[in-house]
Formats: sequence, structure tokens, C-alpha cells
Amino acid sequence: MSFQLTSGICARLHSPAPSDADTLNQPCTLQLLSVKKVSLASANQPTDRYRIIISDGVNYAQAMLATQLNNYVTEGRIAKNTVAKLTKMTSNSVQDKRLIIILGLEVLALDVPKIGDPKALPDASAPGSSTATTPSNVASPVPPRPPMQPSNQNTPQPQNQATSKSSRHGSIYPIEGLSPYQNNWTIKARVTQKSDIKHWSNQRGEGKLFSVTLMDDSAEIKGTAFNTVVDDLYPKLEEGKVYYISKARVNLAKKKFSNLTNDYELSFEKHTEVEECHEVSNVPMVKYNFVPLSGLEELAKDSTCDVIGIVKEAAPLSEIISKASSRSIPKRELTLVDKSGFSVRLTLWGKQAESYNADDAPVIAFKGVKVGDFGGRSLSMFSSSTMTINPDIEEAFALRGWYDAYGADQSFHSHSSAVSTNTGGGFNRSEMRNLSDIKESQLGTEKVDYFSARATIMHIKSDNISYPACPTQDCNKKVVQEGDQWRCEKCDKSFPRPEYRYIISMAVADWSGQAWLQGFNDVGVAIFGMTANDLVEKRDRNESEFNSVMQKATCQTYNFACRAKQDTYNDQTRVRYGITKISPLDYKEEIAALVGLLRSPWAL
DNA sequence: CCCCCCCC
Repeated sequence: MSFQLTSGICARLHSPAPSDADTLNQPCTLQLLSVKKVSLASANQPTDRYRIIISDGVNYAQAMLATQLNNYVTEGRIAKNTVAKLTKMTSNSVQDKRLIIILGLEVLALDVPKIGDPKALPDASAPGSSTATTPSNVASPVPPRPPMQPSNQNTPQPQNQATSKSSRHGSIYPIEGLSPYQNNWTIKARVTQKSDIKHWSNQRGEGKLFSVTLMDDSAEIKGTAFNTVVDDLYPKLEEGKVYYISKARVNLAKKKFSNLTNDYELSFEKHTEVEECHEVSNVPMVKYNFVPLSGLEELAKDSTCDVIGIVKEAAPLSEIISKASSRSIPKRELTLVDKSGFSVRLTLWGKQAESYNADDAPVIAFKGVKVGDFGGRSLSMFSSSTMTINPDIEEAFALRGWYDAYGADQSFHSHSSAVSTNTGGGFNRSEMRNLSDIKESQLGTEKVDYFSARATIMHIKSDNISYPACPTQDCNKKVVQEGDQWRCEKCDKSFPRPEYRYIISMAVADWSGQAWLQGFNDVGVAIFGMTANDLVEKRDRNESEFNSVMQKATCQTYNFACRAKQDTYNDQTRVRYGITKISPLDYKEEIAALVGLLRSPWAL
């Protein structure tokens, strides 16, 4: 296989542009002659950086790989001699040197013998060399291009500002290209998050600050304003809007205090220029990486994630006293649910907790929330987290449809990790499985699995249908007869009579197959319509009446929520299916769900 | 120049 490299592109990227930055969006095909990790001078440099020698077959040039593409190297997707289509690059002038940054690439072939005989380019930084940087012997099919202007040439310029901007700043830098060694840059970025104004007071003094997260299509960066600058910029910068920003200070980011992947952060100063931009094409909206609520178990405590859910419940405003500062902090707990059938609690703090007032089960998208382990899994807002009520995104529409069709009526699993005797959750109509599928997918073998099924009782084991239990509330332990008394070991008490409780083993079937399900007292009460005490009494008094109760209970159809778990009994390991919830079919509800489904087909 | 992200 042979490749046509985009000859001339190295010379072009390497030659000094009329101004500082040049962003190249036309794809070009290049060969990577070398991929090398470079350690920058700063000890605070937290991310590896890779230097890549790119070749267009005629010349070679040095480039840096944008850090968000580092995984291409670490995963072995690119290496020496890889031929790749570079989809986006930027070329900046840094201390009289050209800095080419690769922002996007597609691998065409991993290992190809060196193409052509690429030569070094003349040193652009050499005094007086600027006129000679495009070698005359290189035919360049790609003419040098003026730097990217604040506004796309094809779109109408917004009134009165594009001209002032372009004359004042010349060119737009990608956020990824910012570093402390550059000045005279302008970024065009969206404010994706804006904090409240925070006041502080410590030994070193007192003051106030606020911060924003800025995003363009290359990266994100945090920006912070202090004291008097707060008064100027806090009203000016609005979440969701796009701004030209220049003349801010670029500092090394303190990684401990930010979950953004950027080595730098901005400090807004008195002379920092901020101007709203109405031409917002090419400036992405927030990108989410949603985790289903069922997947929170997979995430480590204290990690951050994005979730989207329906607010099933919003607790009233409350407050906590911080142990660290003994300050009172307002908080509000939201209970989120999603299609995965799980619910999780999420905590809002401060102003956000106070001002929350959506009472109509809105969809909310959260970005960068903290994963906690309270109640198995919990979520909490950071000051850098964002919360968007009823966002205009596809995931939100699907959730809305699902919830209005049937989510509102179902119950949900919580993440309570404790191996409690308690139920795992409720029937989930949209996640219903058939019995043969449950066996074929071996639910419950690796870990505990939950499923919902609709099935009909075929047979109930009639021996051992109940056990004598301790009558103490919530004890439920088996009691043993001692003389005319029944003794509970756990409560260390004796009773004149036990309270019988059901322990049910039954075969159920649906159209696909059958399974044995185990259930406790609530299941027995549901299928027999009487307490175990009553049924035991009936059995002892009149066996044919007992048999008719058993008979009547079979051939009934229920919605089941079940928990599949492996256990070993008498040296035999098998998966047992415990019923966590049984509900008789409510035809009105079933019809409502079907109607909802017809109205909201996307809920599928 | 903050840097806490809280509690059950």
C-alpha cells in the first residue's frame, strides 16, 4: 500500500505566519518519523508530553502531541513510521520558535517504511532567516494562509466587534495552545461553568473570587478573578455564552484543586479583556460522558462523573455544620432515577441548594459531580460541577419519554451495598427479561444481579411453607419450642406462641421458560391473601380447605422483581432467584404504560 | 491571592 503525503505542509506550518497563530483544519497526510516522550523543565509538569517528528516526504518538522491525545501513544496506536491523517493542527510562535501542536489525527497505517527523503527545514529562529523559511526548491501546493480570524469567513460578521477584535488581537488561539511563554493571544471560548462569588479570610488577608471553566474545541481551562476584578467580570461572564478573552495571566494549574485536564489556568487581571462573541460556531457546548446510575458501583469513591437523571424527589432545604470550619452550610438532597432502574442521592450545596425549586420531576444533567459511598453510592456537587435543568439534548428527551411512559410508576434499586436482608428494588417494566434469557445470560453468577419478569405461578411447594418466627417486630428469626414456650436465641426471650412466617419456593413460567423463585413472608401474603398464621391454622384444621387455597394461588400472573445470587448449599453451587417484590397485575397501570409507550416511542 | 467541597 502506498501513501500520498501532503507535501509542502511542513514548510508551511514551519514558516512564520503574518501573526502568531495558525490553525489548520484541512486534513493532511503525514508520516511520523519519531514519537518521543519529552520531560519539560517544570517539576510541576503533571502530564507526559510527546514530541513527534512529522514528515510530508519533502521536509520534516517537530510537533507536539496535544496531551488529550497521549493515549494514542500509550495504547500503541501511533509509533515511529505511522502514517496518519492529521485532522487538526495549530502552529504558534513561541519565543521566536514555531510550535506545531497536533490536535486531531486518524491513523492510516501503523508501520510504513520511510516515505521519500525528507530534509530539515531552515531554522526559522535564525536571525534574518525569516524570508528564507519557505525553501524555494519546495513546491508548495498549500499556500500559506492568513491566521484564523475571530469569525468564520463564510458567516456574517457580528456587528461592530469582529472588526475591533481582529484589529486588536489578530488571531485566535486554541486553548490547548496557551502557555505562560506566550502573550498577545486571544481565545474564543464558552463559559461552561461559573462559580458563585466566594469570600475568604485567612492569615494572609481576605478577599473574594469567582472562577469559570472555559471551553473551545481544543481544551478546557479554568479562569479565576480576584477582588476588584470580580466586580467587573462577574456580571459580564455568563454561563453558556461565548467570549473573546485576552490579556489574562497564564499560570501553572494546581492540579489538586481542579479536575480539568489542563496544565495551565488563567488569572483574570485588571487589564484582561473580555468581550462577548455572538458568532458561536465551532465553539462546542458542554460534552457529557454520562454514566448510567446502575454503573456508579464501578466508579471509585471520590472520582468525578457525569450523570443525567430524573429528579424523583427533592428534599426540603436543610443544613449541615461543617466539621472543618464549624460553619453552617445549606444543603438539599435530590433523588435521581434513570432508565437503568437505579436511584441515587445527589447533594446540592449553598446557593444552589437554596434556589432549587423545580418540583415537576425535571431531567437534570450533571457534569463533574463527586462520587461518594454513602448508602452504597452517593453524588455530591463540587463548586466546579455543573447542573443543567431540562437540557436540550437527546439523552434528556429519551429520559423524559421513558419516565412519562412508565418510569414514574416503577420502583428503583438503591446502591445500598450492605448485604441487607432487605429488598434490592422494585419491578422495572422497561427492563423486563424473560426467564430463558435470565438463565442463558447467567445472571447472578459473577455478582448479584437484579431483574424484572412477568410470570405465572405453576406450582408452590406445599411442604415447609412457613416457619415459626419470633414475634418481636423486625426480628423474624426462627424460634424453637421449649416445653410450652417458643424461644428466640437472638432476642433471648420466650413466647407463648410463635408468629408463623412464609418461606415460599415456587415454580413460575412465562412464554420462554420456567424458573424456581424463592420468597419470604410478603410473597406468601400476596399470593395466598392471608397471614401464615391463618394458613397454618387452616392446614391443621382442614386439609382440603388448605389444598384449595394452594390451588387458587397457582395459575396467577404477577410482576416480579428478583435478585439473582449464587450460593452454595450442601456442596452444590447454584444461582437462586429471590423475589424482592411481587405485585399482581394492575391492568389499568399496564394499559397506561402501553399508551405511554405508543405516545413516546423513543422511550424504547 | 482560593484550594473548603462539607453531614447522615
